[in-house]
Amino acid sequence: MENGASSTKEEGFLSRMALNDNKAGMEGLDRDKINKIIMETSKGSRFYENELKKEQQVNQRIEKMMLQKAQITEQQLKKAQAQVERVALELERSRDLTRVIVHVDMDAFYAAVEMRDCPELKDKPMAVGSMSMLSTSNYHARKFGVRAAMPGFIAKKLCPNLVIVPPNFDKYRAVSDEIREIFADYDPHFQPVSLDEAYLDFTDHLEKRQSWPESCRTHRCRTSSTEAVPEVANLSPVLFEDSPSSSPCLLSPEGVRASGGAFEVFGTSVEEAVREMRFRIEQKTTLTASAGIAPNMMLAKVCSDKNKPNGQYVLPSTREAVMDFVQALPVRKVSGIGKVSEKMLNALGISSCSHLAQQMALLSLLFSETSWHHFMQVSLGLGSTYIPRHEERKSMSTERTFKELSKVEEQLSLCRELCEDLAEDMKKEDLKGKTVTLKLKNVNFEVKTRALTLQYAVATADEIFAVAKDLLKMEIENESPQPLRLRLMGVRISAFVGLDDKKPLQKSIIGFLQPGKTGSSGPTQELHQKLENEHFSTRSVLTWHFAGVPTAQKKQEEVSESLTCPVCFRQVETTDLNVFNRHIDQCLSNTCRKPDHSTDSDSESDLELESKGLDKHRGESEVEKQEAKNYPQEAQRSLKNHSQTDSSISADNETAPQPRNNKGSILTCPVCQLTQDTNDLTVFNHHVDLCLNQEVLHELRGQTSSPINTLSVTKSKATGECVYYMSVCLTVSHLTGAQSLILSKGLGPHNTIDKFFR
DNA sequence: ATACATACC
DNA sequence: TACTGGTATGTAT
Repeated sequence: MENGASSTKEEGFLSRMALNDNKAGMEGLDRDKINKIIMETSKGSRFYENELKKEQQVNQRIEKMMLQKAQITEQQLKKAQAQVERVALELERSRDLTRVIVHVDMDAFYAAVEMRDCPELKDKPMAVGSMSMLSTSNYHARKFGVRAAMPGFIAKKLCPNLVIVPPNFDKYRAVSDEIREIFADYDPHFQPVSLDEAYLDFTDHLEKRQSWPESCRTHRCRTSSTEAVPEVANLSPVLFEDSPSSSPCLLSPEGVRASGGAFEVFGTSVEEAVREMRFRIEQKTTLTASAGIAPNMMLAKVCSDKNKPNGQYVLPSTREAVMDFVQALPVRKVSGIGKVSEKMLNALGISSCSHLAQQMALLSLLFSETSWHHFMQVSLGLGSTYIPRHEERKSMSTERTFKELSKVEEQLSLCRELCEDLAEDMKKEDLKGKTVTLKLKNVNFEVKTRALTLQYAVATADEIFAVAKDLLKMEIENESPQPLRLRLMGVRISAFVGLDDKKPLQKSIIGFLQPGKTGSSGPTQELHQKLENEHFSTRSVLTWHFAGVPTAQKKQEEVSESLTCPVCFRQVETTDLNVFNRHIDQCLSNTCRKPDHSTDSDSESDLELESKGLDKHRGESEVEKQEAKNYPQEAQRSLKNHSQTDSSISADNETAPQPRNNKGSILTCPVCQLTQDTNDLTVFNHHVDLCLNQEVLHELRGQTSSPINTLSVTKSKATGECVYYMSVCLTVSHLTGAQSLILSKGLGPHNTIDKFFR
């Protein structure tokens, strides 16, 4: 189907800018006129230029796809067709029409709340948001083409009388809580999608409902008996002039009893149950909701949009009804198929799901397996029939847009602020994550993300900032001598360690330290057992394993009267844990200073270093050598490849000698990268053991310590005896426990880092 | 693992 | 004047 903006051929690349009118309340308006205004208002802006760029990228993707398509032979297509049919058959077998899934969606939620609470707004076009961005508009405003995700200043051009109300999220959350209470009555395991939207499985409710007496299906109007009925209707926001009132107080005369209270009895069917739920929502909040009823989530979602606002739509649970429904369904209506997918499909002549089915063989050759399987499901009208329990979050982030920010100090302090905010949010959910991602958007709207995964999870603002700051500084250096001209910065944390993982780390260390505790097996055997155990931290297993070898503990296995200190590796002749703990405490307080030389958590001094170090690059001061240590060469190299302006700095960096490795035969620790004042390998080994254990010590102490990241290890030059230790460090983060154990044992001293990586 | 893109509200 | 913020997931390397 044609795509709003692509009406003129010279502007075939403006589809991203054009009005998206496939949502409710946007039918039959003057698209061309609206798009003209949008274009005129946007043209020439940095945003617009970036949109053009992105559009070109999509067009290139499509071109590439078309080229691929042209090379497909009849043979391939035939084979694909067979494959597609096999999959279709299999999917068909899995079809389940026994569930009743409901998708509920509040109508113009934020806008409706504001209208409810401010009668002035009721008959005006209004939107919630700011001059920069709108999050919702009421139906009045939609007639002008004003919609969610449109900047307010453009909306004002489309509709000069538009009233823009700033959002009150606390209020929306409160209303959301109210409607969720009602949802829970129909499905206690309902899945919220956002504040105003949820999926419910009505199946169980309907079964019970069949035997419910009428009294359980009778719901009163919220009006007190002294209030006049019409006032209720006035409170409801007018979504459309011709919006049908769902208030039974007005519609059913038999609902008004002598007592003065109005009520309504609902039947036992699905439609009635959902109508009842919507009725209760409206009574409770004075806001209306729409709902879709279907045999699966994908269809329910489409259905809830069908009779919006304040309506519902049932798709009968028969294969025939589903297939008919899907045939006519435009692909863009399907959740998950957005602007870009739509455009790519359109290029193949696919606009409705019937086309989707017809072209499935082709799609299976042009798209990834996950993609075409999804398309296939959609074309068959299939979707989730059970509502997955709310899954654990996978990431948490915070980002901010601002006026151009180009000063390094300001960028760093903003970064710190973001880290603090993020840490605060993480604390609320008691989260710890291993991957920190920095997001940057420059004034040309170009977005960059830079991530680093640590060997252990972090949670505090300082810990996160220690990483984010380095990522940011790398970008700053990359761009220098030009400054980064930012319009947005964000920090995200992911790769959370589960609650299961947090505690077992400590538990299992204790377990390891108590040889007799878990059966008759000694520490070595127990280690192998732990390797099979998902809950045991791979990282600490390796560390312990490695640490255990040089101290030749095997002889101690039978002697269960002593415990091994994780810090000094000595046998402590006691079985009393209190005594033992005191010993560990002592060791910890003795050793925690030395490795902390490599710590980089002092942000204040970093900030100062920054301003000095940035303007005059490659000075020879101690300070800068210290700083350089924080930029893993591997990372720098890969980052340079991405940067447009190739600065001369990188070459200097790569060829620069490692200052600390040139001092005769003195050994450099691959972990902390400090030279060790010894040639005695036993002493040196002991030091590296300690460094490797930093991670465990970190957990034990619960303190901020230097993030030993994997990349920093690759930085140091692999020479002689260090190799073995380095390979262990690397295996820790790249392999699973069992693999790395074997590898690290099998590695000889002649392996190089590069060889190991390949 | 990282970067970037797409999608949803 | 002015084009979001939070989360998940797909695609590509």
